[in-house]
Amino acid sequence: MARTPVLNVKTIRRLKAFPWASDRQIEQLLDQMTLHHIEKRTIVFNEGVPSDSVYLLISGVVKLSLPTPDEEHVLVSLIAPGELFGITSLMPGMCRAFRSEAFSDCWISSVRPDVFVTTLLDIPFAEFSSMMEGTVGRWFALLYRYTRFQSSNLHQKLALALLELAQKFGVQDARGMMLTLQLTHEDLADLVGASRQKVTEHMKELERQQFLLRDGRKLIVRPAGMREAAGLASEEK
Amino acid sequence: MARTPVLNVKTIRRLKAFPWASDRQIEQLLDQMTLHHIEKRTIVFNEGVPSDSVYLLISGVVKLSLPTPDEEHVLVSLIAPGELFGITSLMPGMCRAFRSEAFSDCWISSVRPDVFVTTLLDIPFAEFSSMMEGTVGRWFALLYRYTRFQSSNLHQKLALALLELAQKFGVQDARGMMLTLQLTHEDLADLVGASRQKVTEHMKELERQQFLLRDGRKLIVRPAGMREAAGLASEEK
DNA sequence: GTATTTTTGTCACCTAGGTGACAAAAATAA
DNA sequence: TTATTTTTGTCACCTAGGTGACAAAAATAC
Repeated sequence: MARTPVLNVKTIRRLKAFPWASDRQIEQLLDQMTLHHIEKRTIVFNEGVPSDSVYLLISGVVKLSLPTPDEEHVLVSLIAPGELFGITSLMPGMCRAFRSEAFSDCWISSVRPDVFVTTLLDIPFAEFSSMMEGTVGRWFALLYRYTRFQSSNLHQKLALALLELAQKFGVQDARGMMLTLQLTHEDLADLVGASRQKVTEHMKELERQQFLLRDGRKLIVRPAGMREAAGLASEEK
Repeated sequence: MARTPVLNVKTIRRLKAFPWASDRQIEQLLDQMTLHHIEKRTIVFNEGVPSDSVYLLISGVVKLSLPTPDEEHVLVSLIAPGELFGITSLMPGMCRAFRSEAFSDCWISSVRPDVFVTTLLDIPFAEFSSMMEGTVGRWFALLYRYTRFQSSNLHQKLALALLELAQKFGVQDARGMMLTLQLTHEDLADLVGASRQKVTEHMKELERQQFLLRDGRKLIVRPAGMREAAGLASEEK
């Protein structure tokens, strides 16, 4: 069972890994990849650490998850053989967003992201990764938000959403970040997937807690307090 | 207010749009982009249609949403000036996953994806888009799943998760797709963000409905029925 | 200005799903 | 084999949040 798998163009094709790549490119790439046997339950990488490799799952199942403060964790996705993972390494300076661990015994092949890109694409890594960041970086952030949502209650979701809005649409103000956006409670409800009435209640509550102020029609978010309400404590971004 | 904005390198820099691009590249790109004024509530593109443009929001707010069968809709994200959107067009043959509409009056600049890529990156569009699909395509699918989850109940989430698992880890069987994966109800519960007990209940229910069969320890998913249970009816993928 | 529509605030009530507890059944270890 | 651990099944009960209804307040139209 733990017999080292043979990696050649044929096996890569069978895995449907890089269907667009030429045989030559795959051969070149294989030369630069290193194969690892990972035992069930072993962590491949932890969330928050710098991303320095891209991985290709050869056999087994890898689990991607997001640990939450209170010892819980959200299972984000299960990865099947032939899938590439650890792609935060394709964006400049980005740390791993999720934890990945072997869900069963696995064979995994890894490669440095710059080697991966230059082998398959004939442009400098920096160019590709900036482009990636500029185009899909935000989508990735969105995915991250959704996974976080999974383990939050309405109050936290609302706080999280307001923080994001403040970041995107806020202007600095003596009292905090003022939203340059006219949002009804209905809009907010859609955004967090809740009912309008409950949003109204929780908005009141956030105001009572002084995490949210109002200047006429404008909302002012106090990032520090709002973080607390979102259950982020002293995290970044 | 509806005065046509001036688009030059300076304004692009102010919007922090393509921070990595050179002035020359930006100039070239601007030459090929067309500016549109979009009135509040107007749809920029609908979900499901072929993706033939990338958009840059110049001013205003754009809303991304996912309409659900029962006249509801999930608000996926609000887009701020300087953000690029409509990036499904950067992946080959992909249709728009979400609907986008002007949340306020907007100025939007659009460009053909191939022009966008070749101007900024000096490689053929096809190469870049295959690479994108191979690396971030699945992450995009994941985002799509999470947004769908938002408007589903546990029964539907479970069905959706089982369908995805069948697709990733299933092998064809006379009776349906047999999962080559040993999952406990606990794992499933993590995957859909629910409690183990309720997952047990709903699994029973799916078996009763004959959408899910069991051959000893192995699960067999019947895609047609499972689709129905997931509330997908006759949709693709 | 007044009339009309949209948005907010606040009820009381209801339901999906969380929680704890425990027994039966299966899997695994010894 | 028997002992032990993991997984499943099924309770009864509880809570977060959905729903409908309606009035006050704001915004907008006329």
